[in-house]
Amino acid sequence: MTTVRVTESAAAQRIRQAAIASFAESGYAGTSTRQIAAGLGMSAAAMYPHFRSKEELLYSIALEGHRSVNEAIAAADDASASHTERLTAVVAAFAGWQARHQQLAKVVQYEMRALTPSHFRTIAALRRKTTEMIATIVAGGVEAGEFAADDPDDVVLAISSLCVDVCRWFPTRTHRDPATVGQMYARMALRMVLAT
Amino acid sequence: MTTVRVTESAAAQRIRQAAIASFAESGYAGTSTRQIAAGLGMSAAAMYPHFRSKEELLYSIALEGHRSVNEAIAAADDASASHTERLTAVVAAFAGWQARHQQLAKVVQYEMRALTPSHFRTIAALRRKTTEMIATIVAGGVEAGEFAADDPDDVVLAISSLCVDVCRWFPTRTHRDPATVGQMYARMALRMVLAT
DNA sequence: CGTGCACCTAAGCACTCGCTCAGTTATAAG
DNA sequence: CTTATAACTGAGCGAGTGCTTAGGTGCACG
Repeated sequence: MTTVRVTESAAAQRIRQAAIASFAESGYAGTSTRQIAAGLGMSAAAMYPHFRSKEELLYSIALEGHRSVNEAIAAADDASASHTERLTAVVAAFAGWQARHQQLAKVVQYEMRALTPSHFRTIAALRRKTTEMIATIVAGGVEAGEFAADDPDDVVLAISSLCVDVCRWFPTRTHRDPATVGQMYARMALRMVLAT
Repeated sequence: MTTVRVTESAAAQRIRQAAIASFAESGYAGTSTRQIAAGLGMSAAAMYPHFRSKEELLYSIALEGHRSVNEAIAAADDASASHTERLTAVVAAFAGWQARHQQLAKVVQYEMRALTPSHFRTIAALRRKTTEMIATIVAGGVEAGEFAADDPDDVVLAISSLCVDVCRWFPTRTHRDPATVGQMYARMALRMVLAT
């Protein structure tokens, strides 16, 4: 099993940042270790003191990304607020994160198939938590009569799907601000949950 | 010599079908020509009489996919119907297609970066037409007062994004029928366009 | 100063990549 | 039969892959 170092060296973070940019642009399989290193003016062998393999580099990116998005959502959620306010805040945080960290999000959404089965399972568990946070709020709102949707599971799927897909198209000429995208998506989520 | 070939050879279609499956599972860069051939019991060299390169094979898949989805949408659209009915039919067709052709859709949505710039431009033009069909219906519905949304561009983006993302998660345990997914997405589209 | 150490590079290994090519096989027409 | 044509194979080329290794370099600390 892998032991996670408490403090990561600055070099490791630079390598990971360069890998995120390359993986987002060309995909994991389409990026060579030499390409990542070239972007940093280093030799390809320079990453191996910091990451045991290319796959572990991807896994490290996946862990950071999923932890980051879950933290962003948890931080935006105020359990004492109304369900409408909670859904608004959480969806805005989720969609906003996908826009703000577009490259990281792309890697996290589209490159996970390159992980080992063991690593993939760990990541899949983290991802399930994200959807569950939205599902909890929607279910609570429906139960309280604050939301009208008679298909809460479908709405949760649609909202999650919408937010995740932001990283695919962001930015466009008319949508360049992550916070604005977040608000727009919160609006869409409310419409889906308030209508029948 | 007197017979003009109107259809592609059966071998070419078999190769393309195997490539779609492989590209969908492992990505374009993550799939070798030898893997594609192995799935057909052929040698890797067997594809070159039919496709000039691996990239042309991808381009052929992209052309077929985009033509197919545009045809499916156009066939579902009845210009004499109400805007509500048109949006319902078109969104159901779009989302349904993504589910029904999940592997092809995945390739078409996520592997286009591997195309040459020239091929990519051709494909991008086809894709724009898809969004425009939805945009036309939404704009018409708003103008006619049939839809209430005061942010039609945002709604069109959200609806397109929703439909495209179907190929990423489909199928799930609870959503296995493409037609049902289409209906569910049509419902979501209507909610987004009817509320303010 | 010298020692240890973290970090790095150049070289290279074993392997796979997309693709080519000479030659074989199957089919159909003359 | 011969001939033409297309599809296909096995071998293999040059380039690139992830990764290893031996050795060098600069820096903190005694």
